[in-house]
Amino acid sequence: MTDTTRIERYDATAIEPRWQARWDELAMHETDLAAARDRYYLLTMYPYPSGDLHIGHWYIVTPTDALARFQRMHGKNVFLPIGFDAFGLPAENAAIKGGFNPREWTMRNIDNMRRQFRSMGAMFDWSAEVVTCEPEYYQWNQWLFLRFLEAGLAYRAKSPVDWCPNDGTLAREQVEGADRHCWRCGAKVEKRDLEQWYLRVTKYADELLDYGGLDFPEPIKVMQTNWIGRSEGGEIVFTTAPSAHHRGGEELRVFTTRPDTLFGATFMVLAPEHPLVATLTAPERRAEVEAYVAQAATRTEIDRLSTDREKTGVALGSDAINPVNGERIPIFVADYVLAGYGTGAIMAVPAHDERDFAFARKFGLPIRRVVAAPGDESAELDAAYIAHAAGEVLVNSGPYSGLPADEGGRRIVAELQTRDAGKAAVTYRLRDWLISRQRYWGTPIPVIHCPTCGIVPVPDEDLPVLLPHTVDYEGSGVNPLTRDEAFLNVTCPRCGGPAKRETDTMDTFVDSSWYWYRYLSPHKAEAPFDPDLVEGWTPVEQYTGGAEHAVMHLLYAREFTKMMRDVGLIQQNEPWKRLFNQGQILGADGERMSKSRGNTQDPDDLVARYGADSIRLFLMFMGPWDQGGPWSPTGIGGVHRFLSRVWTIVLDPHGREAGDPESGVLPAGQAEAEAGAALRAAAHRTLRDVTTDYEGFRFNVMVAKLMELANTLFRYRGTAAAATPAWDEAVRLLLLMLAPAAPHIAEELWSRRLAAAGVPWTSVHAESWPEVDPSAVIESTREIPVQVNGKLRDKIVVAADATNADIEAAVLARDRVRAILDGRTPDRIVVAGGGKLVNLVIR
RNA sequence: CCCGGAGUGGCGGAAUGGCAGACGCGAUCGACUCAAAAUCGAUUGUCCGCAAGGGCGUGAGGGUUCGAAUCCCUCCUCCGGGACCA
Repeated sequence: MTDTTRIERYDATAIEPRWQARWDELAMHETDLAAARDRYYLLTMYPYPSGDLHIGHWYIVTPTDALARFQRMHGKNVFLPIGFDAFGLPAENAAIKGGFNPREWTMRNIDNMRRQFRSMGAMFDWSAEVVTCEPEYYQWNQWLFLRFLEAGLAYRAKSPVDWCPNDGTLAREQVEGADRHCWRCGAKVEKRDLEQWYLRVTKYADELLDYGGLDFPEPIKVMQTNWIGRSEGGEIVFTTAPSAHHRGGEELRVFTTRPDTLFGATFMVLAPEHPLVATLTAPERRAEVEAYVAQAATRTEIDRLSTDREKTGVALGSDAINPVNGERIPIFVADYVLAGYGTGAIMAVPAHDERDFAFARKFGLPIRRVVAAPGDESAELDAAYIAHAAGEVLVNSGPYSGLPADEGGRRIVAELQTRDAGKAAVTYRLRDWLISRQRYWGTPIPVIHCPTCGIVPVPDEDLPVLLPHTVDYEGSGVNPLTRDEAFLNVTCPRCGGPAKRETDTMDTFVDSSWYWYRYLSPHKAEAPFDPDLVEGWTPVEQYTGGAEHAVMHLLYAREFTKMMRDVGLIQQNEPWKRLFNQGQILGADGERMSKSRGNTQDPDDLVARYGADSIRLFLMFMGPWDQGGPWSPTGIGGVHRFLSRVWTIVLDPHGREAGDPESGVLPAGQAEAEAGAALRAAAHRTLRDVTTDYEGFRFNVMVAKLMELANTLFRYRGTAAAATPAWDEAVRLLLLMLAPAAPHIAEELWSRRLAAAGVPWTSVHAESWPEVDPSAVIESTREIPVQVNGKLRDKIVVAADATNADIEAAVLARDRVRAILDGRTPDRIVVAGGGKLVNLVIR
């Protein structure tokens, strides 16, 4: 044991707060937004201030921060802001249940989470922080809303909400149980139609389907595409037939993707909410129809939409006339037709639609086949015939019989169009965005209801419409704004008469649809953002966050960006260039982490025990970032050991391990010069790999590569090689590569090296990312695996510049190979991949 | 039912047409210690074998290829999302 000067142990908790304070002092994380050089906007989804940061927040933020630091070392002017998505239901639920003020509850949580975020040592620019429940932020939600209103992009319409007689409007998660009762009072929840505010996002459906120039994960694009749900077809105008109880002649529009099957329509179905249901109901059927419609209204969505539920419905006692052949077909009301899609009415073609088939079977309605493969026309159908076979033609379709199905469909639509009875049409599943919430804790919608002028926008100069600070729920979930006289009563800005404020607030997805623009000038008083900064810094270069937002938030934000563009506020079409979705950290039980399940992990405890750097590195090391997985702290010790080892390598290069005879001895056959070359090769090869691993978000492999390099250095510790320039170079590279992932220990060891060399301190984080020296990586010999019939049998070592012929000769000269060949000649010798591997083929 | 993702040692995972199991955890043995912790070293897919060596092996089955965890087909399981969208 030659190690007499014992070094201190690696103690993260002693060094991390010190560097965090120093970085703050030097304002190292405040981005100079005015500087035009190499801007790199790295955005991570801002958290909801639920109370405590949990390990899942660290899992999102840690690699994002490493990436920010990596880009900064590449000379980029990196902007990494953070904020809080501070409006929303949990605060209000806590307020109603626990009697807190939602604002105080939220702000307390934010304070705690700020402290926790700081303990991570992330390079967040806190000077850019945004908190959405502050008037400074939400007034611009209001201002943007007014611009959309002027442009006709915001409008008001009736729509149903879940309504509790005691607690008013309920959110989806506030409706509980199969019997649909209120989460607070247990009363039965009903549907109620309210006038509510919408944003006209369906206008952008086609544009949203264009992902040109967007680097998004493929699954996200697929999910958004499905959500938008574009389908092409025709809109066909049926008319109602005269009957004993009414004159008929109303138009009944339907949307179909299969106009080619129009001759197969044997009945029609209206959604229970369809406006013509009452008119078309025959007096003798009224009681039954009304009961059915009422029952449909109370059904849960899930129950109603359940695919395997048996079809139900009621005949109205009226007929419709098929425009293509004048045929009279009966009209039904059934809840398998959705009011919100297409026209809320369908032509039913049981022969070619599964759902119509099931309905027809149940109600004994005719099933008429109109599409068939040639020669197959008369075959009895025992299920709807939907599949598209080559060469199928129309049958039983009057003058169109015999035409190929797709052409027949086009001709039918064209013919109907000449009579104004149909046209080609496109429908989407995407709906306009309902932004009204009947709730206190959100952005007040800035309009006034005047009995004489109607709906009057709040003038810009009267913004913000402030949310009252004190709030009294009076033991109920009903929006307290509706009782707040001071808030409610205003004078009409147009006529000066008494008027009432709108009491609905905005969906919090509005807040999260533009916050990265606000980060650029969070305190700007005269506009939501600075147009120059916005054009200079956005679209955001890279966005990171959870895949659970694949559709809602990510789609809303894209829509919002297009709306802002259309009212002339920005020039870009898309908010972000590149998106990465990390996976989710689950509890040890494999379930979603939640306080109620008791499977959360408090990061504070882990930081106190191992330090932030170990936790950061461990979260990156766990597995691929997009995968997530159940939380288990078992491996943290290994990562912590790695950092301790780096500590020892840097501070005690000449120490040796007691009890290890190999420690301090060069590997057999290696002289000092060869050892130096081996160290340089290892360091530069690691640098080459780690660089591409960072770029490809392969953080787990990156950490593994650094561990390998540390192991190599550790092996040479205490040997003559540890006193060479090659050692110093390898250590330097190791610290630079470690700096983005484990910023504190890298900074500490870097500063100690500078001090030891008598050089003034500069931060490791201000260093440039090093360059690979290709000459260091080149080796003089290489090892080639030898296979016989695809099975590994031997390995040979050849000169690095050996030709294929050299390699073949070397292989055939090997004793082991000759023994296996046993006098035979290989049928083929494959030297693959430029001499990477040899395969001898013997048949 | 539809769409998407994934199945590799005891565990997390690596290898995306070329040496399966990098790196780490755990485990076993050993060093240090009065002892423990910490640290260090060795071994660790599985079966046969004293060994040399060999057989098997990436959810199952088939195919393409000199060569497949990787590509193709059929199927199974798990996770996420959607779900009567005409």
